Amino acid sequence: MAAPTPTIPLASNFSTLNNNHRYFANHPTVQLIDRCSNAHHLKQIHAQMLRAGLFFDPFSASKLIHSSLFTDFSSLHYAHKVFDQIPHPNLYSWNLLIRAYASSLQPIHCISMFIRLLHEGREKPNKFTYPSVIKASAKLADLQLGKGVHGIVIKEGLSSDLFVGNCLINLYAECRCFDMSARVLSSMPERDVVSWNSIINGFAQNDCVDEALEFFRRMEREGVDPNDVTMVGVLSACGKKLDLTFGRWLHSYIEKNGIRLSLILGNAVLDMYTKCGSMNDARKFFDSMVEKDIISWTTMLAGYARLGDFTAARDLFDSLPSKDIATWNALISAYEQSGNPKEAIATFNELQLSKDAKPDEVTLVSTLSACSQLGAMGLGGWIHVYIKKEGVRLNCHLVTALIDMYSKCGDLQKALEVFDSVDQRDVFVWSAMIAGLGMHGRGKDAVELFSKMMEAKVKPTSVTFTNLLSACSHSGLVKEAREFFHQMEKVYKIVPGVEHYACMVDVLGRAGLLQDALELIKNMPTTLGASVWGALLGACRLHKNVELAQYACNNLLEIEPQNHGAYVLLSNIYASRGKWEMVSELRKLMKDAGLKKEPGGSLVEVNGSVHEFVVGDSTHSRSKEIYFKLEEIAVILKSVGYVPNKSQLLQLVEEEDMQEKALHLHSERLALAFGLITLGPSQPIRIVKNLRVCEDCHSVFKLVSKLYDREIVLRDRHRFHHFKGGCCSCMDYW
DNA sequence: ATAGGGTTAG
Repeated sequence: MAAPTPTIPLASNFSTLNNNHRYFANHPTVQLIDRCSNAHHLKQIHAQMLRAGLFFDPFSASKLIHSSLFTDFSSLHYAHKVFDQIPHPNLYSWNLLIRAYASSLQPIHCISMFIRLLHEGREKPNKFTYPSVIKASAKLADLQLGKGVHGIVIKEGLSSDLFVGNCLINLYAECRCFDMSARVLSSMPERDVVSWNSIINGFAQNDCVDEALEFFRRMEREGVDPNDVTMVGVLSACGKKLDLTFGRWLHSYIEKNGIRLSLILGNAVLDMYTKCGSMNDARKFFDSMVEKDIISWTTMLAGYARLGDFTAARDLFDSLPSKDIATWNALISAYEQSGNPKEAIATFNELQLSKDAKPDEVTLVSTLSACSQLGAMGLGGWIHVYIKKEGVRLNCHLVTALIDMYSKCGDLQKALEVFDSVDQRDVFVWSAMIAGLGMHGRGKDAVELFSKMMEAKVKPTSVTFTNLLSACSHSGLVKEAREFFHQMEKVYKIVPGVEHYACMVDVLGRAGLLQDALELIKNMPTTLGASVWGALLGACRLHKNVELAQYACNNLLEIEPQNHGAYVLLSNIYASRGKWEMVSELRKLMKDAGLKKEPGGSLVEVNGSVHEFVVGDSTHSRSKEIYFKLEEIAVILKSVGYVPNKSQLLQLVEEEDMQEKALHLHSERLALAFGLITLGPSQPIRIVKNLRVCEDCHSVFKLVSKLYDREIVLRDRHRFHHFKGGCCSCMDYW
């Protein structure tokens, strides 16, 4: 027997037919909604409801919205289309859609639906609406918006709602207005475990570790029992504090109090142990975990990699049956951050080949940073193209990484183009650009950019000042540096750290104001850092001041007895004054102390692959041609009257009998020769050297740039040198 | 007449 077909009333009567509610809810089509198991089925019901005019009943329509949003075959897009077909959606339907958008990837749509509700809705938003709207504001980190919503909530008398309050705590934490979070918490008439979790996690995620732990203690004092979510936040804070003792205490606290060990909490315990550096504890716990997921494995992998145990990390990585992008990122970024950029790039290439996962922002940032370290502009530029081609959103992290990559690969112009092309610039973006200008000797421009940054109302950090002062030092801007150094504490409330003092010593020292530099060090309130003495020693080398150099070196070695750089610098200073007997004495001291000079090495990128050379290298496959080229250069240079400057010979030579040949065996010369024979005449030769360039190589590079009509960009440990037409951008001041 | 919040790896 067929079900009776209801008569369809006219739309105009509908809103008044309140007593007919039940009739439509009992409509067989509406009852089918809950038994729906796939999207196709739902679509059929949708069609039937349209045909039967059931959309005119807001309640029936809301059932359809609910099913299209909160089932395992849900689709926001579809639900929104359904919603737009409802003539008069009820508040429940509005709230469902607003909630779904709040937890979606586009929280902005939540806000626009909320605004539509304010204009078109027949009912006012209620206590179910606001938590979602606040959550969306939090996700957008839009404080203005959040405060506006908070205002409405107060006006509507909904601020005492527990859920609203919890969301507000989270909102203010997300916007880093921690005092507001705390104020909301204390003003709430009732608090539950979620309220405490919100504030603890808010602090923990925003690196306010001590505050997070403080609220954990307060929560206990108020007699609220923490749950697994609480412990995740507290463990995360503990991991950031690197406090293993406290971490172990937390672990036993969880066991003693019978807190449910969810997979997430298990992973958090694991993460805490790896962050606190105890792979033994981590391993023991890992082996005891009954349930593990890819996060557990990746956490272990990252733990080994961070401690530099790449064998263990790699073994674990290779044993994983499936890897997602985060797993790859753990390995790539660990390589990159521990000074193994070549391995980072190799892993990135492996990822490309494996097609396991698609690189995301984190992958690209890490790989770009590896390119910066190596000066591998080929790959760096390729990643930039990749970003454009794939439409990867340029966030500030990526922009910073791109600017840094182009700057450190020697293409300042491209770095500036990236900087100019974006409109969102955070303090990292500005600071990276200032650093870029600085290392290329454009100190005046760096200073100018800093004023623009001030106009843009971006608050500088201590890193901004390090970059700025270092820019001044490369360009000899003594007056400006002094000014900034004073301003940073007075105006910007940033106490100068050792690195700022080191920059200032560098600025003064280079300018020949050695006494002022010494004075500054003596008046330093901060605990003595080796870097200030290193900077002074460098200045002494430049100005050939043996006495002060000895003094600086003694102080430096007192702090860092293993600093071989100090020995090398001092020995250079002795050598420049012809004090050869002091040189050999020093070398004996070094040998006794078991110190070996860091070997000089240079990289040059040709057609996307990086070639590495060390002093006197003959391992390269085109070694013969390279030495042939070097001979040619030597002959040409001699013909124009060039005489080698041997004063810094000992900087790079260990064996006395190699001194004769040593000068043109310097790694940067090998790289230069290789560049000359492999790169086209219009391509600049980009070389990255791990130590500072010596005076003799510097003169040779200048001459080669003129005689061979080549542009050479050399990045040494300290800065960039652009050689062109016989001159260098550093104006021989480095 | 249907409802909501907080958490982990890089």
